[in-house]
Amino acid sequence: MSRTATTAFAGLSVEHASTVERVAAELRRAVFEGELESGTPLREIALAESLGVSRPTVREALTVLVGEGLATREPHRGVSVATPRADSVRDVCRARWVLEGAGVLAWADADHARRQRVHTTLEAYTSAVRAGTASYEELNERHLAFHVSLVELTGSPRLVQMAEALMDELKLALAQVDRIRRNAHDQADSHEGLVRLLEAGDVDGAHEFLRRHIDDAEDEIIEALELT
Amino acid sequence: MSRTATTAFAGLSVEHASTVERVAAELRRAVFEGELESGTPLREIALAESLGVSRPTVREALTVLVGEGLATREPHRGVSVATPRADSVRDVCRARWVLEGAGVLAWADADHARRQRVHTTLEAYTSAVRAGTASYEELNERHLAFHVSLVELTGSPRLVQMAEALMDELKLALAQVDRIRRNAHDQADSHEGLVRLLEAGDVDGAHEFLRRHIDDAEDEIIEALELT
DNA sequence: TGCCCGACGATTGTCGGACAATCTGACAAT
DNA sequence: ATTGTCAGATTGTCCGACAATCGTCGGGCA
Repeated sequence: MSRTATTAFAGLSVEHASTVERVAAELRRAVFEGELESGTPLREIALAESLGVSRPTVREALTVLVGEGLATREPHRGVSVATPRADSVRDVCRARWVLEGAGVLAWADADHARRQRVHTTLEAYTSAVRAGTASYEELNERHLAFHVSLVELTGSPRLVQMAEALMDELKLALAQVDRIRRNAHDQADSHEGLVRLLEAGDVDGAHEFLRRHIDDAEDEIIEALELT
Repeated sequence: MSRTATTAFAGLSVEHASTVERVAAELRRAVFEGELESGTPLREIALAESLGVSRPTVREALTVLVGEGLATREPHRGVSVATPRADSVRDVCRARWVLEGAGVLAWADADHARRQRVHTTLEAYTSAVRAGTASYEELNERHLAFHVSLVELTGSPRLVQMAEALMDELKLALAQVDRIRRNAHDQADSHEGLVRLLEAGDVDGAHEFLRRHIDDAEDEIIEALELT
């Protein structure tokens, strides 16, 4: 989600990410891929030695993670991987509905490029589902990218940024349950129905459709979370 | 907006704020009160000496400020006070409308305590306006607290947190223009009209009313910003 | 004279180490 | 069994240092 400060030029991406950002990216990857379980304490010294960087650098990276909601910091007790609770999933989904709903309602006024992007991200998702070769993290990534593209319809960078933060929290929750329940592909056609409603100009219908879609996703995640 | 980790007990608040948080609070205060102009570079060494703390502590505090959008960090060029542009004000107001609009639409389903809070914050604002003794920062604070209370109607902590971040950005912009144009009090009765519509059950009317209110505020801020 | 280029100072990015404050857990005492 | 105390571990904060990078200034060249 374009957090790294990389510069792309003729297909060659010059890695100009700072050390802090690289460490943060590595921690994110580990969290999303489930290498770090929920609640695992992130010791600064151990991480510094493990990653070959200094403790202050690790500290800054941890601060970034905490700011993103992927980890929590308690005074004098350190940082640990955030534990997604049912409450927070419910709240994330409520916030999602506000943001994505605003995007759907803005469909008519939206830029053509943004509407095209909704199609693009959906296609990237459904094709990956049909191919069946992508990892579960990859599928989650594309699935949530589609939902972000809905928020992009609003044309507001800040709302998009908020949506990305929410998606990161969801990815964290999904990383905890995905190895138990694998239910990524049964929603692919549901998204196509949403886009069809939009194309048909039935914005209110799409709005209501989205509400049910998010509610269903919320229930599934919470249900899967309960039996963890 | 309750960022400090203080514990209240029988009126006695135990100050358990970390040094970083204290420094960040001091910088926030300086920015909001206009002591630091927009674009002013925040040198780590100078701040460390001035505040009597070490450079790493200042660095962490600056990272917090950057995360809140009050300052911007450019690689190897340091942190400087963010310069509110017309674009960002427009974007903040668009995002505000989405968030506060969601709150207004949730009026009917909202908790009684939250509805009461809308009244409370409005009363705190209008009374301060009528008294005429509060500073402009104080008036802005109460004005924006009312708008946050609208978002609180959604009952979503995350949406409230987003709204607070947006308000901080607005406070920054207002700090740049307030000493030029002082137009805090002419909107007080407008808010009362909004609440009256809500009380009457005219949610859609209140929604539209809010849209115009935010649009007006946006125009005023941008207009004031242009002649800076 | 005007422009490009390299050296210089200033500032940040990162590092290593150090010490006090605080939390955790276990052990001893009542 | 509960409580008080102590040792270990970890974080919070500080200090000093060095390399990397940016902005600027002065010198060489067309």
